[in-house]
Amino acid sequence: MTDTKAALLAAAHTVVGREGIAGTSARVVAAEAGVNQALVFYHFGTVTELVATACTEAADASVASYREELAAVGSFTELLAVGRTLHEREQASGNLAVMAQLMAGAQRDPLLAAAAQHAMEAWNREVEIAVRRVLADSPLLEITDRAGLARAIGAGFIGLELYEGVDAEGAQQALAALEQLGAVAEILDDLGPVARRAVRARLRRTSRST
Amino acid sequence: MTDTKAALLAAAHTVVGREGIAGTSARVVAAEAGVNQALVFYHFGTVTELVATACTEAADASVASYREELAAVGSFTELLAVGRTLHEREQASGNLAVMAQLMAGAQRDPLLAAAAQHAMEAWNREVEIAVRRVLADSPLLEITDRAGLARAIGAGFIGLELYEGVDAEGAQQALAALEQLGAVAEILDDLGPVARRAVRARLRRTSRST
DNA sequence: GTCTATAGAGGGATAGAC
DNA sequence: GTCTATCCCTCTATAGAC
Repeated sequence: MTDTKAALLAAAHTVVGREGIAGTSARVVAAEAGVNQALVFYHFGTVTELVATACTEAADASVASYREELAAVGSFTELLAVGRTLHEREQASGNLAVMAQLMAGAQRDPLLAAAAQHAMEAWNREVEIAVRRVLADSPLLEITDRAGLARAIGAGFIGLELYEGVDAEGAQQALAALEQLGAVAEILDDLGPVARRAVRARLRRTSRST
Repeated sequence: MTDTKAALLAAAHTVVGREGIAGTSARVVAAEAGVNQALVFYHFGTVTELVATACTEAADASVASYREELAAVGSFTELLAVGRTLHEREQASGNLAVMAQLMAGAQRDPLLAAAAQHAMEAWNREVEIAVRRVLADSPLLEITDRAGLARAIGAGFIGLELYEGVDAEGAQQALAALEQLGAVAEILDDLGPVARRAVRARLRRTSRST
């Protein structure tokens, strides 16, 4: 990969995160990269193609950097801890803002939609592995769809990131509330045998009736 | 309010939902409304002002239409039921897509940010009332921040809507998984006295240690 | 591979007639 | 209040020199 190509990819990521998908143009990205505007089209054909490539590569790299950490998660408390540091680091790096903007743009651009789906799938795969391990000994295992839960977690992060840009304090409140709820699941697993049996029986009954 | 103003507001809402915030221009909105492009600026000054007004009014009207239904919610099961019909109707009407696009645009436009914050606050107020009633007799009451939970629910809807545009099947899976989890809370409230005491004691211990 | 220059389209916004 | 006409800007994309 040439220096210019790499510079454009990095700049595209920066600009999408900072200016939003609506503010991302060939001129702005090229200026950010310190290269000529025409090189966007020489190397990537279209602006959309550049943005899609940049987002895909960034997401893949980011997911890979969390693979081991997520796979090693063994309890709800650990999952919540990893989730919080993951959220903080992804937010600080701008990856979360980029993902949110990518998904907003994906609503009417098929190429961005494909990139967004790829990125979400990459995250979902790793999160699902962690969720599977965490639920292995939980009474929740029988009624919970792990794939669905992993997707809900991913989508929730996106929503929180957008909310963060609108009301930072409210978003922190929301995150804290979710962590409290996550702790409840941990508690279910740590109950004594009697209470645990009661919960389990109740869960079984309810899931049949649904 | 003149016919033209109303037509422009309705058209702005439609266009933002259909074309996204990046595809919303004075010309497109005016064409959708069947009026002259210059009238956007005569009536609203700027395109952004028109979009912000349209989103604010739509959100206020929508929240108002759910006020009674949400306030009457008495159990988790009821809250989940209202949540599902609310989600379906808001999605069908395009309000959810508009909110998601508004929040994406809000990341770099202060006027849109103000509109988005207003809309989210309006929803949060009503959702929080419902959450408060639902948690009134729950062991979760002591450790749960109701305002934070309401905000998490709102942000979650936004994330799910964006995810829906990228992977409709995955979004449905996520929604179903969340409903399963919601049912767990309901179960906690319906446990027998022994189990309930065990859960309550455990919750109290954990919340102190956090 | 990189540059300049530019075509061609669309967009925000205003002036001025009606 | 509404219309036409227009200015000026930014945008994508390409042609062609180097």
